[in-house]
Amino acid sequence: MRLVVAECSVDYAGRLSAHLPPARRVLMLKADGSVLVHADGGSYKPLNWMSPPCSLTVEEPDDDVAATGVQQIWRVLHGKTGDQLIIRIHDLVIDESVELGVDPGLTKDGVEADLQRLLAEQIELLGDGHQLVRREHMTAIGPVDILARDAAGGAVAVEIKRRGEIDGVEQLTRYLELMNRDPHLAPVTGVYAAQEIKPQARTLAEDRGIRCLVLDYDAMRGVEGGPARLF
Amino acid sequence: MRLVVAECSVDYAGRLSAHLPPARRVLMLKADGSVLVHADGGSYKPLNWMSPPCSLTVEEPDDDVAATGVQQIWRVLHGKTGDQLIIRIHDLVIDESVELGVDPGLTKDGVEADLQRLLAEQIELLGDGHQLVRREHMTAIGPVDILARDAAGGAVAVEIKRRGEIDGVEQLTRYLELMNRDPHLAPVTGVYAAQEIKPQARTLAEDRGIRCLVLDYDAMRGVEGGPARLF
DNA sequence: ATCTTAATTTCGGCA
DNA sequence: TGCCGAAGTTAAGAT
Repeated sequence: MRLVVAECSVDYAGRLSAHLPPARRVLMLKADGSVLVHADGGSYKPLNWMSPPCSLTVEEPDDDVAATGVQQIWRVLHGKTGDQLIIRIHDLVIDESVELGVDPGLTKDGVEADLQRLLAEQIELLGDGHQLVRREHMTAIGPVDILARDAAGGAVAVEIKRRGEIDGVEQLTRYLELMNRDPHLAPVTGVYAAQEIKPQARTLAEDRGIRCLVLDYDAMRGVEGGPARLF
Repeated sequence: MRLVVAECSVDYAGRLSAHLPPARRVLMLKADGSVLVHADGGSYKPLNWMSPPCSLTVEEPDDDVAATGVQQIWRVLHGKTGDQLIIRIHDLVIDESVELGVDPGLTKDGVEADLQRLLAEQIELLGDGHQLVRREHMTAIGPVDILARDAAGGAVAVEIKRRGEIDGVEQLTRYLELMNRDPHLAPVTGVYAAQEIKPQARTLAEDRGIRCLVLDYDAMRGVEGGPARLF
């Protein structure tokens, strides 16, 4: 990892073209050749970057360019796609290199997969008498998150999202359309389950006869084990 | 901007929980209070981060924690959502601060808006005899990218994407459904135009009678003006 | 302010 | 390896 602070201008040519006029910025050069150009704001996304695998070559500017104050030209090339990132260095303020080693990586908890597992374990949240058939029930157009049966034995298809927006309703609608053509399953009712359901998504779902179910992840996890771990 | 290289472990608690075991990493602390935790790989996305607005407070560890090698505890709190990022510093390797100032910002060329403009100018790409009615034709549920008429005078609604995936087909389907209820327009045919169309999206579109059109951006830009600008 | 849509999305899983 | 779906997505534009 090499950390650089420099006055620089940046040009990108690849899937699109982009330009950054001269200013003082942070350049992060990672071990895999990738480069990030960061400003002092704008959340985690860099102003510009090059994804790995790529390679950096440093050129001396010709006299004309040097006369405009450019000390070095860094050319970052993505060999596969031909994308290029060109950084013109006007002034190097900081230039530090350090060995980081391989990162042990991130562990997560609380994503859609956890919600799905918990709802499968607590299938009665769908309503009294419901029973789990299986998770990830395969159809021709993809897996339905949960397939269950209600107290009367009718098939229930459940689409789970962390945040319920309109595309999840469309997804479930496609599954229901297909499954309702299968005489072994039909009629299949739909349930849209999420920690939070946006008003527009709820309206569309209920208009299509899909039931909405708001899930309380903390409560569901509480049923499973002890209370949430504190620091 | 403060750039830190440190042996550290990281915990995040917010919309999900996440943990990073101790390792040497880069910490980028931006002027708006946001913090990025980067490793030496993994493209532009940090291992973990806190989005602005947020604030950093530094705590001294109590004796028990200090005995495990923790020198400082950095607590980054997002005031609005309550999200917390906790960084336990085991060893500070580099710690540099620098003033960057406000960035003049990025200018782009080659995004969806450019595709739309070019297709409107080269409307015959839809087929012989096609004529442009207007771009961004408003409907009750939003604007259709391009409205045109074919050689026979029939209405054609075009949805444009840079990359054609399934959600764009859904979007166009909703527009078509609505527009076909309008006796002044009906019958309206649909065209899904993109630089690249994914197989599933193509299958769904053609199943719904929507024509797929792959656009060659470079060729379209070549028709418009000269060749692509070189460095 | 809220919602919708695009993005050089990145990332992980599975066929 | 390619395709598909999720993400603490982020960011820009419209209502």
